[in-house]
Amino acid sequence: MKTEIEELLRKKEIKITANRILILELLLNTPHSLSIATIEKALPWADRATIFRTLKTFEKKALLHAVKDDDKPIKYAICSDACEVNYHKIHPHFHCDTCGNTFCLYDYDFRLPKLPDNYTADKYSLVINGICSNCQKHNI
Amino acid sequence: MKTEIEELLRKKEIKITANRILILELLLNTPHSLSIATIEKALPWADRATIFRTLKTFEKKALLHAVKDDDKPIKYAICSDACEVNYHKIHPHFHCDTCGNTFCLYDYDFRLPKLPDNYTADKYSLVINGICSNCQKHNI
DNA sequence: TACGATTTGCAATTAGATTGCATTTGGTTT
DNA sequence: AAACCAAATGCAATCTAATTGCAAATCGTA
Ligand SMILES: [Mn+2]
Ligand SMILES: [Mn+2]
Ligand SMILES: [Zn+2]
Ligand SMILES: [Zn+2]
Repeated sequence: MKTEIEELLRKKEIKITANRILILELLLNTPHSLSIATIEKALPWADRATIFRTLKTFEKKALLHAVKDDDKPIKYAICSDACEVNYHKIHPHFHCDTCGNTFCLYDYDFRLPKLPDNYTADKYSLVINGICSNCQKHNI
Repeated sequence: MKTEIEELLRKKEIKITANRILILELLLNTPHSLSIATIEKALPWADRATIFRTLKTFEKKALLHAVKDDDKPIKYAICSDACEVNYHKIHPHFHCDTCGNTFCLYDYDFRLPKLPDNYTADKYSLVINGICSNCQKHNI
C-alpha cells in the first residue's frame, strides 16, 4: 500500500515526505471529499498549515481538486486518473444532506446545454444536493 | 420608482425603511449579483451589519437569493417573480471571468440528468464560467 | 560531512461572515 | 401629544476559515 502511494507521488513529481504519504493515504481511502479540519482530526499530530500547504501542492500537481459545495469549509478530493497538470477533468459533485459528505460523480452523464447567444463557457461547477446511496439504505 | 419598490416590500411583508428601500433599489437596478462589500461601496453611509441583516431578511422573504460562485464573497441577486417563501425557483448562474460578475440564467434550458441508482436529488447548483455577452462585445 | 533547497511547525494575520448590546426609529396605544 | 413597545440600526467585538512569516528541521546531493 505505502509503495503504491509513494509511486503515485513520484509519478506526479511530488517530493515524498511522511506528511504527504499519510495525507494522501487518507484521501485515497476515503470515498468522499475532506476538509482541512477533517484531515486535522484524522491526523491529530499534523499541523494545519502543513496540511493546507500539502493540499495546495497536491492541487497544483493535479493529484487532487478543491470541491466547493454550499457548506463552508472547502473540501478536497483525489483527481481522476485522466487529470494532469494542464488538464482537469470536470465532473459534477453530490452533497448528501443526511451525512453531509460530498462525492465526486465521475460516471454521471452530464453535458452543458447550449448557452444563450454571445456567452462562451470554459468550465462549470455542478453540485447536486440530496440523499446519497449509503444514507438511503440506513434510512428504511 | 420608489413607489414600486415600496410596493414590492409591502407585498413581501417586509417593513419599509430607508435602508431597505435603497438596498433593494440597488439590487433591482443591477443586472448581476452583488456582494455585501460591493453594496457597502455603493452605499457608503450604510453599515455592514445592517446590509448583512437586510439581505438575510430579504432572503428569508424570498425577495432575493444567495449566489455562490467560486469566488469568495457570497453574492446576492433578486429572486424571480415565481419565488415565494416556501418555494425557490432553482436556476443556473453564469460567472464571467472577464468582468467578474455573476448573472442569473433564468431562461437557460437546463434539467438534471438521471442520477445513479439510490441517489435522490432535491436541488442543485450550477455555475458556468466563461465570458459574458457584454465582455464578448468589448473584446473584439 | 557540509551545503542548498524544501518542508515543516507555530504563531500571527487576513478576510469574510456573524453576533451582542445599547440606541434609535416608527408605528400604536392611551 | 406623550408614553410605549417591538423592530431596526450602528458600532464594536467575535468567530471561522483561509493564509502567511519566519526560524528550525529535513533531505538529497556535492
Ligand atoms: Mn470531484
Ligand atoms: Mn440567481
Ligand atoms: Zn449520505
Ligand atoms: Zn463579463
